Amino acid sequence: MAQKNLLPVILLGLIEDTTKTGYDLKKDFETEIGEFWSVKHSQIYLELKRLIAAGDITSNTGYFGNKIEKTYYEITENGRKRLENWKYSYDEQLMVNKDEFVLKLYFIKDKSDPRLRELLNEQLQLHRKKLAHLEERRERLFSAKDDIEKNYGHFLILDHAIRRENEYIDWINGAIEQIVQ
Amino acid sequence: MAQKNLLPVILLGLIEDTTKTGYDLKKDFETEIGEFWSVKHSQIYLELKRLIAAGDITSNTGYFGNKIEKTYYEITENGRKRLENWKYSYDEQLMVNKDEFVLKLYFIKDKSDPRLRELLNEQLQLHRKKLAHLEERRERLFSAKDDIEKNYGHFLILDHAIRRENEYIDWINGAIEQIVQ
DNA sequence: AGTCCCATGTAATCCGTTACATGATTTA
DNA sequence: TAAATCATGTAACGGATTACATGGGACT
Repeated sequence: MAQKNLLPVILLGLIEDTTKTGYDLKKDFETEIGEFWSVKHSQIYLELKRLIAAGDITSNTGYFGNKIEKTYYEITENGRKRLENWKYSYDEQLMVNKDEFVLKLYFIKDKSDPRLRELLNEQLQLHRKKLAHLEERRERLFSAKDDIEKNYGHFLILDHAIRRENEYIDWINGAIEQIVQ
Repeated sequence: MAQKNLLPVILLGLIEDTTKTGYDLKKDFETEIGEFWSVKHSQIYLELKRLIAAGDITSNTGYFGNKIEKTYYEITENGRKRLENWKYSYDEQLMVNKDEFVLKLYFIKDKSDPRLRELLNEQLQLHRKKLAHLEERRERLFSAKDDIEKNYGHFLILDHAIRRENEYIDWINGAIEQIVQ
């Protein structure tokens, strides 16, 4: 495999409890899980076909209530095994998380360049915006303790995303301060 | 372009001040910059050829002191322009940083499963190890204030990496505590 | 003598993005 | 009635990994 192919298990994880359409899966990547993984819909449909071929899911096409034709995908026993296998597998290597802005910073040696401050400010805005968005979601989804218990995994990754953004913001603020001097 | 191709500008950035061999560049990815980008040597050599074709670098093959044949790459004016152009370009979208472990967590719903604690502990060890490694490097490279001034960008990304690892560790510790209860 | 590092490449494969494509339904 | 969203795909291209390949130097 060219890149470590996680999409199949992610898709299996997303339909573990309820059958979903390809479009539903696409939506999942736009909200919750999108914080930690991204894909285009074109790839989702391709992967679903591969999962069928592998016997990890089954499909069911038809009209369900509304008038639009949909295809629902359901996990098989085979698929459950594959998912479970991945869930509790160890991988002793951390992934590199690629960050274009950090790279830019690394190559900008002239601290006094006014464009550097602009770049830092722009990035600060972006991360503040993201943080606000994440906090809004936490508020909406996990205001009650009960909700946290019910969806602990989801809560954890949201919490992590928020902490990460806070770290990023603190870091940039520190950099801006040091530059000003 | 299929994926946002940053490798060319990264390579240009790495040879901006000093000529380097493909192997030198490979080494750069194993140390400093490897925290925020990764590539295989096979891709480096391919990209260097493309950069030559584009007129962004020139190459110089021969024996330099030792008896091993090396090829040194040097940035051209064209390459400098391209690099400078990228450095101060804005991109108003943050990259998703993919994290396999976070995904796993998201899909593990049973908080009482002993394997979950094992996974968390394993991850904790990994990040502690990485943190120790990063701190050791900061100690080695930036113990004097002068060093920070001279390589501010490098210092910043190291600092960021360390903060990020600390965040990760705190987060996992929090999760473990909540699970124990 | 063998292992590790230096040093450079090619080939096959596949993941992931972009672009192309279509048609129905809902909402302003 | 126009725009946005729902819903599902195919095709082209290129970026990234893995595997294959070679040869010399340094160190134990």
